[in-house]
Amino acid sequence: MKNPIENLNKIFDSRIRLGIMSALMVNTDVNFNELKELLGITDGNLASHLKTLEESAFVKVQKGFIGRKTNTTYSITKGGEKAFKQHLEALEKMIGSVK
Amino acid sequence: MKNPIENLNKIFDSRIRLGIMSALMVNTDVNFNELKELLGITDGNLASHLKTLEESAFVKVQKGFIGRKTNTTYSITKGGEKAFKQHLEALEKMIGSVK
DNA sequence: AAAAAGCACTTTGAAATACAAAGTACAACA
DNA sequence: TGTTGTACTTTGTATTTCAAAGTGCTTTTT
Repeated sequence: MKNPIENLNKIFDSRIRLGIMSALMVNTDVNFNELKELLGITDGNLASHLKTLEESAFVKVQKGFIGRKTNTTYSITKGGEKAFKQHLEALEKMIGSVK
Repeated sequence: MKNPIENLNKIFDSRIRLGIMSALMVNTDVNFNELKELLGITDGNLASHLKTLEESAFVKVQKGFIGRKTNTTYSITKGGEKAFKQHLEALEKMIGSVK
């Protein structure tokens, strides 16, 4: 048997970062409050996980306005997409070997 | 959109516990040293993750001998199988929504 | 018989991570 | 002017992770 977890990315061990990434894979741009509601976490907690993902260059930020309100949206980077897909493939492999 | 992570089990956030569970799903009995080598971790680390899984009643222990050497094997419980399958389904759903 | 090695842990301690809550900055609105 | 909303940052605590060392028991080696 082979190590079933060696290809998993440590960054995505966190359920919250996993959630952020899937949201951003499905929707090209998601704003801060949408993410916050979707995941049901506090803003501080969300901000810090987003920071981790930004520092890994998996996620990027766009600052703008809706009307006159500030609106910060997040989207996935090329590298983030690649890393996340690899992670999902590793998960699928693991799931496949189990079923 | 729905929260993609709400059905994930916190116990399985850990890559190592994930690895232990998949190993035990595929192989009915796995001994301590096999697990240790498979996952490439120290014995203390493995023991503590196994303890967490035992305390959740997801894994059970059998102590025996191979010849005259002690041999401890681990296997998954009914409850562990159920919980792990639910977790995998939640992962699959998440992956499905992404792909 | 004594020493060394193997197995399966437990304990210890340090580092990293997670998270809530409170605080901050800035613009808009009343 | 004061309050609200957005998007944070800071702070402090709790939890988790993990390696390393230590333990107890047994077998093997010398």
